Amino acid sequence: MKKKSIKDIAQDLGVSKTTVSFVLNKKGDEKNISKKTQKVILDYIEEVGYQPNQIAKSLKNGTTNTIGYLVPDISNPFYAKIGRMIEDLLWEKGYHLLIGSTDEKKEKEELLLNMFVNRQVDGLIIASCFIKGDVLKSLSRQNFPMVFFDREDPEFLANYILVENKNPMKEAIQKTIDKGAKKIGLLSITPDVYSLKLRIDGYKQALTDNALEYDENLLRIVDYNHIKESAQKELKYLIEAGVDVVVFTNNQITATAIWLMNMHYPEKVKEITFVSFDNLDIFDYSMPRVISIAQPIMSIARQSVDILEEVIKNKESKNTRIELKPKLIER
Amino acid sequence: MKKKSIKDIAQDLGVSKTTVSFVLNKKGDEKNISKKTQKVILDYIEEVGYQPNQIAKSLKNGTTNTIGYLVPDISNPFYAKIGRMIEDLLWEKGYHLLIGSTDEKKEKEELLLNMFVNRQVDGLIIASCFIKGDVLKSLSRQNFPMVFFDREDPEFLANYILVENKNPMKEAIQKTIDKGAKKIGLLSITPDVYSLKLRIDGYKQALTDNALEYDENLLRIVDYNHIKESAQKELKYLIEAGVDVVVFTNNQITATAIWLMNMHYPEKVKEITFVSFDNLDIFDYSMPRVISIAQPIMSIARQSVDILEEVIKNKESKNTRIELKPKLIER
DNA sequence: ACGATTTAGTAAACCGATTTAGCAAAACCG
DNA sequence: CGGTTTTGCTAAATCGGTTTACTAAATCGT
Repeated sequence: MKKKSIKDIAQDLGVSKTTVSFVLNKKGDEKNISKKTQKVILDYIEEVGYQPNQIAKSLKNGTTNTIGYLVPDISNPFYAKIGRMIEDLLWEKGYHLLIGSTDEKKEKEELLLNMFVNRQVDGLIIASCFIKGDVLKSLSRQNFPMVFFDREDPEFLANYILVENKNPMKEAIQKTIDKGAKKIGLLSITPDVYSLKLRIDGYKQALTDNALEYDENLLRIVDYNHIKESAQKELKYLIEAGVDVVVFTNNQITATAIWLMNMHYPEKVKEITFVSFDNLDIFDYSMPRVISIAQPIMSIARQSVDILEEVIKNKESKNTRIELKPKLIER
Repeated sequence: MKKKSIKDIAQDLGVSKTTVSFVLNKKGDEKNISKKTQKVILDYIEEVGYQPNQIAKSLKNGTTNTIGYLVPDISNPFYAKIGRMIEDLLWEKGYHLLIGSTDEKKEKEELLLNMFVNRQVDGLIIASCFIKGDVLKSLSRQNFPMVFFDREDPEFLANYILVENKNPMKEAIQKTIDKGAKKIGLLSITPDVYSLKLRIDGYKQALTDNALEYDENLLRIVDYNHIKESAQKELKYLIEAGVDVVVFTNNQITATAIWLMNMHYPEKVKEITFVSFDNLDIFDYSMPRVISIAQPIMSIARQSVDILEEVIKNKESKNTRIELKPKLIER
């Protein structure tokens, strides 16, 4: 017994497709379908367990009630948690989430974007590694509903939900300097991403504000494709250089470094302080001590959904830029 | 300049939709379209940046190249990581992932399942909280391509990718008993899930094997809807009861308990040992010491995808049941 | 009782692709 | 040169819904 379509139902009951469609969409009264016919149809629907084909609906309506969520890695807790909140917020509005992880690769990002667009998603929520790519440019020109979060390209006008980067990073580092830090290193993944660059700027600013020498050898870049090995090498460099504070530009790299410290330098975990952009629960008790900058995950999700909903409704793009304040967690 | 359809292209070039469609699908030669016409069409396609409407394709073909991934919580690292691997594996085969989090709620699970089916997903990968529900039963009757992982219902025949539960749990606990553990408590979320029940059985078995008394007061159930508060209460109970080992049935509850121990009982973290089904990186260095049972995440993802692909291809369901071996990590 | 309105419903076009069946012109064959 | 085959292309049906335009019968108003 294969699945029934509206046509089958109409035939079985000896009415027209139109009538069935009206009743299914609760337009029975409005369209003058008699109560009796309505009941017959509804009962039969119930009996055979009819389920509408959303694909057909989407084709006709031109809307899929699906949103694309494009991030570097959906299994990174930051993106996973925001994704989960977005899922819940959209669920209430009848939307669902199609996901894609870019691995910070431009090529994959563009393939995924095209895939999303081909599937007629109604909108996109994106943490892009390469905002100025052709596909995004072209979508932007067409006023395709999009909201960018976590990362921006200042030369690309769009809807952004961001978190202040430079100052909070500077202030977090200042706390360690106030407590006597003298030699401060930094570990980051690719600084090509503008938001990460701003965080690094905050680091530099903190140093110069305090008349500490900025030694570019203490700014180490980790290879995203081999995080563990690369971080191990760079962390070793910093420790041997005698730093008392290490700064990280995102949670993933901090978590890796905490693990590395405990595995390879357990005797040093008490002497060194970490500063992390992004927060994780484990920072509450892990060693080394971590001063972290917690991003307002819930707000990011909520604002992204709100703005996206707005641009989907009013086809005009407004290029809203919202900058949220992160929270400094000392410890 | 709105998006062009095949019809527009055909009109613009003065050929038929059929011809355009053939060329787009690389059937030009086979269908005797002259090289010249093919080139004209391909060039024009390129020029206007034509993108096919997947929704229309799907409606006609009856296949969406989309798989539904249904889990209790996509932001739980276990499901997030498996999801990510599945995403990558499916990506190579041209499939994409639609996600849904059930929050262990039967009602939400069934709404999501219907949503997935309505959207005509080609298959489902599911960690279900309620396998015997009506929707799954009905899908199973229709031979809908599905693979279940992480959780099973022994009375429900289906494709399962599982991990052995009882014995590994028993053996992990045995290690602590060998080292002198006397009073062993357990913390779990809902034991209605059969796999969790098996883990709990392993716990009971370990006790009886060693002639330790099984005290059901030491088996504490945490409310999934208020994990932190509830875990705090139950953990407190166990600690005050004087346990020297606490066993957990999944990573989420272990992570919560580690945090609670460090926050509320820092003086006890050295005296107590944790046993956790599921592993997390932090267990490598966190206190209390954790003996964990690491699930073979990569294999789970790979097998799920392989089996699903198979059942999608051969519409017959085979009800394969694969049980993988987890790995004990002592520390 | 007769025209106007309301009730109850339907046929057909449409969304954007794929695919079957078929047609006209050109090329081939003996 | 007449018949067959090949080449090059197209009209129309289809997937499963929604929606517009329309009709026939019943009811209403006077």
